[in-house]
Amino acid sequence: MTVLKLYNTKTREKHAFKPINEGAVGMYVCGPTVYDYAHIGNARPVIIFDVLFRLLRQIYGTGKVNYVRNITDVDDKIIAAQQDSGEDINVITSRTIRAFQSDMKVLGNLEPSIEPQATDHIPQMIKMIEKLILTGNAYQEQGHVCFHVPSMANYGRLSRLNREELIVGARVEVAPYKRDPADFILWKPSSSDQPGWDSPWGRGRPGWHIECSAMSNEYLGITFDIHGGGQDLIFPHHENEIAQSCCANGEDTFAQIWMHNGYLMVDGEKMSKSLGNFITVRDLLDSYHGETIRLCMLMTHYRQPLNWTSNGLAQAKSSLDSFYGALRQVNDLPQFIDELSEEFMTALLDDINTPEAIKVLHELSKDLNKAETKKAKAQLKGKLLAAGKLLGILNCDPNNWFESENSNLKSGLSEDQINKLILARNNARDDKNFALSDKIRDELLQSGIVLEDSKSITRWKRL
RNA sequence: GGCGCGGUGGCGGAGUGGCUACGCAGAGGCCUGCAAAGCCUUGAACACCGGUUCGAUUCCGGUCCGCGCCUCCA
Repeated sequence: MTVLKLYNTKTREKHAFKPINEGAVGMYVCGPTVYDYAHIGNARPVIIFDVLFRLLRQIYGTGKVNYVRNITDVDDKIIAAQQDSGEDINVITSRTIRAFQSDMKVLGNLEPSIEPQATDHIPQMIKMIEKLILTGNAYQEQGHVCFHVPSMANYGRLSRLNREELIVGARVEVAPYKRDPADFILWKPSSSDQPGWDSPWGRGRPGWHIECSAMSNEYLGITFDIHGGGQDLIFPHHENEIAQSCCANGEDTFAQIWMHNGYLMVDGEKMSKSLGNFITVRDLLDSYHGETIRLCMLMTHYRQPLNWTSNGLAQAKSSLDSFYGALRQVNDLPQFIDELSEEFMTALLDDINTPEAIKVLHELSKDLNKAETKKAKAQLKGKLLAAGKLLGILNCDPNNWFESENSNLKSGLSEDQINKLILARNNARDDKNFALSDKIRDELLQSGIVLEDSKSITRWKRL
C-alpha cells in the first residue's frame, strides 16, 4: 500500500494524505502575475507541484487529479507595466502568458488541468464579495469593499499571526477606508484609465486575494485537498483566501492541506522581483538545458531554502550526463518494462523527498552500467526511465543529449565533419599511428568535442 | 518587538537515537596504445554548552550565528 505523506503548513506536521473524495484529488497552486518574464524563483513552485501532480497521477490515475493553476492578469503591477511601456494591457498580459507557458514547458512541466485567468471570473468574485457583505464579514467604504478581519474569530490560523501582533508590526499607514488596520481589500475603484468592471459598488477591480477564492471554488468546490504556493504567500495571501472562502461558504475548512515551497536565494538573499536580483528562466535557457535547470531545482528538498549557483547547475549537468551516459550504452535495447523502483517511490512518498529520489537514480544508473545480461539491462533501463519520467527528466534521446549543439559553447563543427575526423583518427589508430590519432583527438577537443572509444565504436559528445 | 526556518565532511545536500546517504571535487587501482567514459577501493561531518539515555549529529533546554515573514512578491 502506497501512503503519501505530506507536510501541512497548517499543522506544521507531516500527515498521511487522504483525499476528501476517495480516489480523486483536487489541487490549487497560485500561479504567476503576468507582467514580466518568469524568474527561476517563479519556476520553483511550478516544478515542485508538477512533480507532486505527476506523483498523484501515478497513485490515483491520470484522469483523477484536477490541478488548477491560476493566472493573475489583473493587478496593480500590470497597470504599472502598462504605464511604463505604454502598451495595451492585453498585449502585455497575453505576451507574458505565452512566454510563461513556453518557459514552463521547456522546464519539463506538464500543463495543469485548468489554467484559469482572473479576468474571466469577475462575476464569480463579485458574487462572493456580495456574500461576504451579507454575512457581515465585509463592508463598503468610499468605493472600496473590505474584508473585516475582526469579524472572523479564528483569523490567522495558517500563519499563526494574530491581529494585535499584525497591527504592532504594521509599517504602513492605515488607509482611511479601513475600519480595522488588518482589514484587506476585496474590491477597489478604478479610474477611467485603469481596467475596471461594473459592480454593485461602481466600476472597479478585484483585490489581490479574491480571485483565488473564487476560482478554486469554481473548479474544485468549497473544500478541496491541496493548496500550494511559495512560502511568501502564507501571509497575507493564503491567510486572506482562507478568511474569504470560509466566511463566504460558512465552512470551517477551505483547503485540507497547505503546502509551501522554500525560497530561492541568490548570494544568500531571497530572490524577488522587488529586490531586483532575479534571474529569468529565459536567460538561463540560453546556457543550460531545461532538464539541467529542473534537476538543479529538485536536488534540494522543496521546503528548504535553495541557493541558486552555477556550481549547482554544473552538478545537475554532471548528474544528467552520467544518467544519459548509462542510457546511451543501452540505447538500442528495448526497455523491459516501465517499472518504478520501490526505493524511489518511498522517497517521493515521504513528502516529495526529491534529493533522496535522485540518489536512487544514481544507484540505478550505476547498476545499469554494471549489468551484464540483456534482461537485467532492459529492466534497469526501464526503471531508470520510469523514475526520470516521474521527475520530469530523461526525456531526451541519449545521443541527442550528448551530440546536440549546446548554445553555451559553439564548436563550429558539424556532425558530418566530426564523423569524418573520427574516421580518420580510427584509421590512424588501426595503423598504430598514435601521434596522428592523438593530434586529431586534440583538435576535436579544442572544438569542444570529447571522444569515448569503446570496443566497437567511438562515441563523441559536446562539452 | 512578535512569528517562523536553518546551521552536516573541500563544496552541494539527504537522513537517522547505536550501523554506508548520494553527488561533485581529492587519493589509489582496474580497464585503455594513451585518454575519455565506466567500475573498484579510500580519507573526510554533523555550530557551541548543558540535560535525558547504556549510547545523541539525531530528543529536550540554553547560547551564538545566518535567513525569512509581519508591506507587493513564488
